[in-house]
Amino acid sequence: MSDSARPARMSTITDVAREAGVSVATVSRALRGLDRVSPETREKVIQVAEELNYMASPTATSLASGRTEVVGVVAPFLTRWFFASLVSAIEKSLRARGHHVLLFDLEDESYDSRLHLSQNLLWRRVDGVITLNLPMTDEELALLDRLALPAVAIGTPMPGHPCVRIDDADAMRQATEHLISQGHRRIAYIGAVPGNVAHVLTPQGRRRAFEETLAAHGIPLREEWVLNCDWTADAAAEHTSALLTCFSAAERPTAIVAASDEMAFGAMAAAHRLGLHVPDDLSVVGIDDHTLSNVLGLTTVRQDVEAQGQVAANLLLGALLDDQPLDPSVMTYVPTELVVRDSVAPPR
Amino acid sequence: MSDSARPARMSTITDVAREAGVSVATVSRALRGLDRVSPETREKVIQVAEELNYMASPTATSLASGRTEVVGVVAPFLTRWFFASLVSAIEKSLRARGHHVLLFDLEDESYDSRLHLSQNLLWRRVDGVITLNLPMTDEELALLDRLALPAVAIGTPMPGHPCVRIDDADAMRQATEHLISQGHRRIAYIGAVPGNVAHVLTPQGRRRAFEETLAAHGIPLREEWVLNCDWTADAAAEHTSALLTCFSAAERPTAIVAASDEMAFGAMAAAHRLGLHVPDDLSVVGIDDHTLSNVLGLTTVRQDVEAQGQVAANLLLGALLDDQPLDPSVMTYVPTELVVRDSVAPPR
DNA sequence: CTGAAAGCGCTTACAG
DNA sequence: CTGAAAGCGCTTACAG
Repeated sequence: MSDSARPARMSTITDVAREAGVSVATVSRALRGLDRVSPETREKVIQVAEELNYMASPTATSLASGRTEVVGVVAPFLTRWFFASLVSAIEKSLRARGHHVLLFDLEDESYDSRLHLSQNLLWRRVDGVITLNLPMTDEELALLDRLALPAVAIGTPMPGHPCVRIDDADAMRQATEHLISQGHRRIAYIGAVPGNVAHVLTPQGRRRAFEETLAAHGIPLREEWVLNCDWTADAAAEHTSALLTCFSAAERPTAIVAASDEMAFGAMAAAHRLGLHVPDDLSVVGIDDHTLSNVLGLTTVRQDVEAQGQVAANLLLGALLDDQPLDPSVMTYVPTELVVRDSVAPPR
Repeated sequence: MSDSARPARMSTITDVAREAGVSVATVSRALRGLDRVSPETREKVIQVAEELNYMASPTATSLASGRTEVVGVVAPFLTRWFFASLVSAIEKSLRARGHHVLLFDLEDESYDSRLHLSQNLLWRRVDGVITLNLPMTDEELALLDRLALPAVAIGTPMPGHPCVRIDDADAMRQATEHLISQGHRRIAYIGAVPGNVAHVLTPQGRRRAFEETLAAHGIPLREEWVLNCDWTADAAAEHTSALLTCFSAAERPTAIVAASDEMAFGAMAAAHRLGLHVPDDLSVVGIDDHTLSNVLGLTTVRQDVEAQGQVAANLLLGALLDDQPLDPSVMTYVPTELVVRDSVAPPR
């Protein structure tokens, strides 16, 4: 039965030193595998440490060494597929090399805003930070700088720090080109975001690429077919539904590209609910390859989220563990690929 | 530009003391709001601290005080809806009261096993732990005890510690009763788990309740209609598909209850793919009320995951902050409710 | 109300 | 190869 009143008494480095008949300095060196320790001494120390179930106190080590072996992972949301997958991959990569993740979920009440990083969240608490698709404010960038924290961005780049991401424009181009190659020219878009939502950038990049791809094929853009959305499936369903009911069958878009798979699910569901058949009445394509995309038969552009998390974690670990300085100009693109399933067909 | 080589030089308590013309002890007291400090002194200290942008080093504070103000959150997976939602809710509740979350994702290569908590993950690193649907091994329980760590469980109970959860049996009963009330008697089940999968318990409880509910209505259990599943939508789709193709239309189950919404999605998709209509050819009900359940029209038993995270976090914070000892016998049930949507209809 | 001092448990020059 | 000592930056009795 745990009892928070009774403090845990575990052995300290002093206990080990006494028991092994050496100084604490020697214990420290022996256990950390530093040289300048005789094999016999080391062996003895290790053995005693094991007997005593000794383990260096991370907090004492931190104070003395200046490193915490924890990295801050900061996200604007957590409950969406992309972010949860990222955190999971990062946590595993870091733990494999003795580091831990302190998690910050900056989600606010509304999609329009988010909380901000502050000194008390990071100062002496983490050795570095990984941002997940988070445009940093100038104040936040200044904070990282002042705290001298190495950082790497995933998704949305962070000025002055390396970044790993997919090529949003390219991914969107693949999605849109796929529709066009099937003969679609009446194509709607869901996932635009109002100008005041400044804490997410992905929407801008993808939308621009959509418009450019249309333009490259001489397809005129229909502003009223570019739908705003907070990137949830529910909102996507609503907006898609509104769009589809606005037009007669002949006037309607024949396809819709969603800037994320979750929105694509919403679009498919909306069509379904209106008695329209996907893909025959409406083709849908997304970006992500969400866990549910396979089962729902969604044609999409896959991004490897796990790989992005691993690359970012290892970049940071290189700086932390191997003194490989981070190159601020690094921009690592993880490739994407079109995954054809059942949600796209030629227009009727 | 961040430069990990240049160490951050921030002011320490000594700087503040010097500047304010008092001792470090006084600074410590003044800033922490302890009594026995004259108003003028306190004011002066606070002012100087602000000027110097001073902030106590958490690692030094930890070493001196013995508390880290971080709690370990440990989950068997992270990328599933239930867990991500829980982590998000917990992080917010903890941060609101000055605590942080150190995240442990114990997911292993296979669904059949998981990694284990060990001393080096927790010792002197966290003040307490919250487990997410995780049956603890005896060794892990002993570890918590040895480290004297207060802990609370969410979902799967943890012997000797309080727990917050839903009533699995009741939730499953609601789901199954709903089907029966609509006239179904040929009901399949998906979400059973082989006996060797010992690190998740929810499947057992739900399955038992399903069988009991059938029995209560005098409906014989068909073993071959109880489907194993690793609780992913993909596997659920496969198994459902196999089941549905095994039988002629007249011999088939008319409904299926899924032990989670993600599996329900799989079941719906499988039916759809076989040309069967949900709910007319096959009714489907789940448990959860996943973010996507609304858009997909799934009838389900809703559980309030956010509430579970908040209750657990506040329970732990009570022990940590207010010295309210944790009562090991506490079992808090968060209510569930049936949410009727479009995936259930009377059998043909 | 305030300060000097010990202590938290390590690491890291510095001697030897 | 090893130890004594200072130092990391706080908190906490203990005096006064």
